[in-house]
Amino acid sequence: MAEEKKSLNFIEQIIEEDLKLGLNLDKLRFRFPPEPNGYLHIGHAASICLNFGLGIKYNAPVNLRFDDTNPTKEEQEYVDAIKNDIKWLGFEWTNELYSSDYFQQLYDWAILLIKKDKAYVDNQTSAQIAEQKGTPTKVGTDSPNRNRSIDDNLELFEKMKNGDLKEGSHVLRAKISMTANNMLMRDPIIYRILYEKHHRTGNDWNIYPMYDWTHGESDYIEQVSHSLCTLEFNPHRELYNWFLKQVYSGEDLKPKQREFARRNLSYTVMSKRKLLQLVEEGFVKGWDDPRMPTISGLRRRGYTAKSIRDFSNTAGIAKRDNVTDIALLEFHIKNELNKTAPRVMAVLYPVKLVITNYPENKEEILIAENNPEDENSGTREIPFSRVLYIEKEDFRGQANKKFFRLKLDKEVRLKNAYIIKANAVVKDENGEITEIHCTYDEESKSGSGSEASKRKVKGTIHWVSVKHAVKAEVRLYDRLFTEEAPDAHKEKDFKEFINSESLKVIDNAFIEPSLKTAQIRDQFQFQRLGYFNVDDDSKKDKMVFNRTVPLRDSWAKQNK
RNA sequence: UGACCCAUGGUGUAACGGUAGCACUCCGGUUUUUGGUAUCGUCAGUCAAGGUUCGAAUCCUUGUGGGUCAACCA
Repeated sequence: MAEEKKSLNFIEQIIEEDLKLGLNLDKLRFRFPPEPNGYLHIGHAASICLNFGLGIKYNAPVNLRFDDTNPTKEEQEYVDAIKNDIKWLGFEWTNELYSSDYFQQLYDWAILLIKKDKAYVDNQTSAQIAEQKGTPTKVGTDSPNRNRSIDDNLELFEKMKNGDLKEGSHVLRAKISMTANNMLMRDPIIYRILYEKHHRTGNDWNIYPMYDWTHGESDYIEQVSHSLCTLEFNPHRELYNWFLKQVYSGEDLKPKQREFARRNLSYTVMSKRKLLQLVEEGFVKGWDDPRMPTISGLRRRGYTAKSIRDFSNTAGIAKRDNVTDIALLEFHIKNELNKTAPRVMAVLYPVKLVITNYPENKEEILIAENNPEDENSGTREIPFSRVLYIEKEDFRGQANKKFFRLKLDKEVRLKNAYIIKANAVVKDENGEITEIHCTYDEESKSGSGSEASKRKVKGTIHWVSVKHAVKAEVRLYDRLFTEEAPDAHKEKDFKEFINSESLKVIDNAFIEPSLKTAQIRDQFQFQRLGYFNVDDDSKKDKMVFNRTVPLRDSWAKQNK
């Protein structure tokens, strides 16, 4: 009964340490803080799994807080999509909150800051302010407005708020130090004037708080114990703490910001800006294009919430930059679907197979297992007849003995049906094979228990009956980029590495008739081919399937 | 020529001063009415150099490499 000691990631270690140091377990509180300006992607999923996972582990509240302080970019559409994605991933937030809920409090605190002589109104141009900011290696210089009187600052800030001043003409800045090593500490902007309608507060405000001022204070208001964000916010921590210090009551909990490395995936990009470009410039069909690493794209592609959670959990949380092999994500979806997806037969690149010794008008119903990995999955019926489609690449006139599929004068089993032997081919004027003629062993029917049915033949291939098959469209997806880290090249634009063959559409595939009743999003294993689901575009009279992920193919590998 | 962060097999992560482990990938064997699954196995790692210590992936120093920071974005 050896107790398995699960290793903790560094965030959990920090929490355990805080607990040991006296933090009450019931003070633990987390939040997921998306900006509603785009769709969630697999990288966000890592953060969602982290935060909500901690909530579950410690039985602590986790808020969903929309960081909505920039009305020029944020929209209700994104709010809705984000909520939908989080729910779909299987998580529940304690409270649905918005930074904009705190605009009044943030404003009041800003006045407090001014009164403490820790903030001032600057009416220089943004170019001037940028100029004075210096560079990482050169200190900045003070604004001429830095020593404006408190009364004047109060009055000007009031005017900013009331809409008496022109957009972009004035900002409120924290008075910290223009010589700080950390550029963020060089009198950062706290408020700017923006005459823009906000998706929640409408036209109530003419000024909007900046991220740094908003985020930490929102954490404080919500009493978030551990505010987790990605590595690039590490330099912000100093400012986060500075702002907090200005409003901290001295009694309640002071939130703690910690940073972890965002999760990157090979052969794709993960920045919202770049994903937006792919959408807007038409490289993909939308945010939910099955090639996109967005939650909605993966969902449409056929990835399950569990597979994404499993991926996030096994990939882990750490502080170093990473490019995680997309094979790990693929492993988790295959691993799940192997146990849950019903097996069916579909032929993607059909060629006719005629069983010459099978009676012309005979039809029979064969029984097939739905899923050998799930004994409760039952069986289904498949019609069989004289003329079938098989996969083109499952036949070769001649081939060496490593080729286990159908070849002339050799035998192969038709999955769930009979053993056949190929005898001849019919070719068209171009030498293309149009028909393969074969004979079947009547005694070899699958599951019949006969001696012949137990014969071992090396190959088994899938098929559909021409007369009964249903024509369908099948979309085969490949990685969106040809480069492992498309945005890691400083000299080149990431779009130069777009894979021109990331989508292959087959519009005359044939599927077995049992699939007629399949609903949108239903998932299947097309035997020997891969996992597929029914796409949103699917119609009753024209079904559309997405290939989620192919099956491992050691034959293809061998042939490389 | 700054500050801060980071460095463990091909990839992602553990080991918290005491046997470098797990997963994915790759490669090979067995089983198989899916060249799938399952199962067994192989290959493969502490960035470098010093130092502290009985003992260093772990602590210290220096170096090297990578990342972040100069939006009225988050």
